[in-house]
Amino acid sequence: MNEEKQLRVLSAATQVFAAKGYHKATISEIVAASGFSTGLVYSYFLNKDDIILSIVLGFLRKLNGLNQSIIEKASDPMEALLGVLDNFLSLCDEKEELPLMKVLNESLPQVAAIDNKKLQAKRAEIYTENAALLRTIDDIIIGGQKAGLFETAFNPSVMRTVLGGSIRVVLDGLYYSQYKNMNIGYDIKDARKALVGLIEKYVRKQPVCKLVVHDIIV
Amino acid sequence: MNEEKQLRVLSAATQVFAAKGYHKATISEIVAASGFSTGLVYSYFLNKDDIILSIVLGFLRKLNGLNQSIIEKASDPMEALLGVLDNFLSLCDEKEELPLMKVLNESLPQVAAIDNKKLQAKRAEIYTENAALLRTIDDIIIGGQKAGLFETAFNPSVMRTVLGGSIRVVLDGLYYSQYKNMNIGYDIKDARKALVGLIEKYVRKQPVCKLVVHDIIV
Amino acid sequence: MNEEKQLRVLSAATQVFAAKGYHKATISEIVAASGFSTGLVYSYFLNKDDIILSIVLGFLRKLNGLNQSIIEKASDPMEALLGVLDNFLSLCDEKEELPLMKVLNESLPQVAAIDNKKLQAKRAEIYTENAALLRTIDDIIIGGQKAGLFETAFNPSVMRTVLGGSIRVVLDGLYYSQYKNMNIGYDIKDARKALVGLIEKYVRKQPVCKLVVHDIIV
Amino acid sequence: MNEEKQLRVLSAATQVFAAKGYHKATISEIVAASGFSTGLVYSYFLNKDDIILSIVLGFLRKLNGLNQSIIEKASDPMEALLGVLDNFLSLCDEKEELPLMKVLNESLPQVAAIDNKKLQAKRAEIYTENAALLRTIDDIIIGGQKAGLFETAFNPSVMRTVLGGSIRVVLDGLYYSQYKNMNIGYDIKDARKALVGLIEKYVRKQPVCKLVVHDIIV
DNA sequence: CATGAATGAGAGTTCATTCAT
DNA sequence: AATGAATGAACTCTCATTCAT
Repeated sequence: MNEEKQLRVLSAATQVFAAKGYHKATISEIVAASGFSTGLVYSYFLNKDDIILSIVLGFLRKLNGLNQSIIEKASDPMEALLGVLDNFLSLCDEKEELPLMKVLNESLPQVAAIDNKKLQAKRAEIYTENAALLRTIDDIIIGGQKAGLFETAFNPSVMRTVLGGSIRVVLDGLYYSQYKNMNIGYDIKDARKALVGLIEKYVRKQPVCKLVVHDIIV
Repeated sequence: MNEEKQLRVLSAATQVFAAKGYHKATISEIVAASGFSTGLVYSYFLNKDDIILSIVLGFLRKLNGLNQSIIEKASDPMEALLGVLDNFLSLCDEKEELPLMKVLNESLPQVAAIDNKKLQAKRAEIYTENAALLRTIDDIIIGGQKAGLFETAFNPSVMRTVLGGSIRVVLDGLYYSQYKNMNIGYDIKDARKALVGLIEKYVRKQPVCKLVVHDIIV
Repeated sequence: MNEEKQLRVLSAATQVFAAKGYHKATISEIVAASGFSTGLVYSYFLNKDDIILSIVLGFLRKLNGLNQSIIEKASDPMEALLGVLDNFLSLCDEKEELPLMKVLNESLPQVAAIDNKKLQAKRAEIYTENAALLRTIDDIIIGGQKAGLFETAFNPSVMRTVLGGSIRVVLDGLYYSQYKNMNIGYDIKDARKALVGLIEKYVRKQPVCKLVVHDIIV
Repeated sequence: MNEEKQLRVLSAATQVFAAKGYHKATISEIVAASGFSTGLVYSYFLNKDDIILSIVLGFLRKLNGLNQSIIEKASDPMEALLGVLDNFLSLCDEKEELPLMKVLNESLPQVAAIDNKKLQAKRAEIYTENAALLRTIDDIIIGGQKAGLFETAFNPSVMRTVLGGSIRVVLDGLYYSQYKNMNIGYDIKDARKALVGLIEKYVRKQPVCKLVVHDIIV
């Protein structure tokens, strides 16, 4: 078991899965992209499902790891949430990881359908990591609401969905921009500004402004 | 060509695609769900790709049609944007259409990979409709910005992506809630409230409050 | 489900399995021998294991059916045993069935290794039929022993093994003679004579002769 | 070329082949069972076929060697035949050799299919040894017939087949009893008694008993 | 118009065999 | 001499698609 080669296979597979989608991607293509042989790929992974699970699991672990260290440093919910956002955005720095996000988006809904007994443990780990990722954001949001810093008018689950979903789709766009040469009308800087703005304006509780209008009249 | 039967096939296919994903869904399952025979399904559609393209195209046309009439009635950008949101949310009323949204989310990225010559025309129509859908929102946002009603600090493409993406992922959650009995932590009412809030707080330009508050103190 | 075609596949598979052995035989060869296509073969059978199980089960059922009717007619154990022998030997009349015997010999020991859940029921049926086949012979032998007609000096299980094994290996030789043009040194008539002799001399209790001979001398 | 190691590989392979059958047994399993490495196994044997040929050839040579010395000592055909039987039965004493018998039974019919040019010489040797084994028994039987000691009513080839086949299937049962914990209804003692009985009653010419009846009358 | 039996290309996977170390 | 990582040919099986009826 050569871990470096294993990672090379995962990296190649990520590119292929991102470009073609899980089901249209063939083992042959992954093998070709990795530069190894079919047999070697199968010596590292049980089957095609194992490959995608390994990619997803590795990515979720990395995200959770980054979030963990950010949250520990953060002094308040606002800072924590911006830190989580920057963890996601940092994925665009390394060329490798925008495809990872794309694969995650496509694959997570399909993880449930994997019923190979030997992969159940890995599948369960993914659920655990994914639940941890969501809970991280939920906890920050609920903490912010309790501290009177975050908007309390909205259901925190929807807020997390809106925030997480926005990040995902914006990064998805950047994938197409970087890897498919599509003109999406924005770049990484625009993206960051707008997502920080989302937190500032949508998640953060705004001061009451009606009084202001009154003052002006007076 | 019996259009009613064709629609019945598309409806059955939508359910199957939403439940299993495009590639795991088999023609047999669609045929069984439609109640027709394989041959009949193939007399209405060229192949499996044609079916998914037809679903996506029909759905985009429907959305664009709804948006068109809303926009014509709307007196200002704010009203127009809320109208578009409600068009999307109205999809949850008919049991049929939450799966449609799910299929759209999965399929749009894969439309590009369809290279059958006979389907290029349909594919092009999808691009046109999708572009129209995006432009509808873009136009409202840009109009709102020009009118001084909408936030101008953010790139309008990202704003549209954030808004559209939020709607999609929130509806995706509702699909899992309704069709897979998952506990997602919110219902359609929570969803609407939070998405209307997104428009009100994130898209709409807020009056400057900080200075004002300062003035009051003074 | 066209039963005639199913039987044609089984017949083709029997020839291929007999000629090459189960594992060296490929689905392609069976498909080619049957004159059908891969897909059709798989519409009749779950997989390669299902094919061999079906062959074995069908053959065991046929043997048991033949034995059943013989035993009911037989007036004594000797007649019953000769009837069972003739049932086996009748397999040589139809060209089809000598390969069946060959396949049975090779496959029975491997049935235990089939662990596909969907085939467990069929596997269990095979065990039942095989147990019935053995019990048929055991019952005749034990009946004959109790009636004082059969040799009691030997363990009836070994006697059945010797008898059944002799039939099998003799028929195996005839397979090679008929299908592989080998010179085995005997034909079906020699085989029958020797196997009937096996029953007469080995299974049947012989009158005590030694003493008698002694008497004569005296 | 370390002959001891070569034998260790053959011994391991025999166990694996007996337990799984030639085709289901993998080189990996044999390598693991031998305690050596893949490369070393391949330095001793050309390929998988070479291993099975070597096992079969070694076993046939051993049997022929044992038979040779027995026959030289035997004073009459009866004694010779019983000696050959005991050679086979002695295989049960060493734990090693019951599996050898099982492998021989499975493999001999498949030797013909081996077409690797480099193995033709070994294959030919197997044929020679097997022919010698059969001729040994044939010669004893024909000798016994000529000497008026053995039954002449039956074709000697069938007699040899019945005798050899009985020994093989009875030993096969003992393999399952010893290695697979199956209840076969007899043990080695029952087996020997019944097989000696087979020679005594089936192969040996019985004294004419009709006279006896006459004597009694007298 | 309607059927579904039949097709076969192409996918995932295994494992005997090789060869650089 | 000894290793085991690496190879890729060949297998089983699936399922979109066709077409005789």
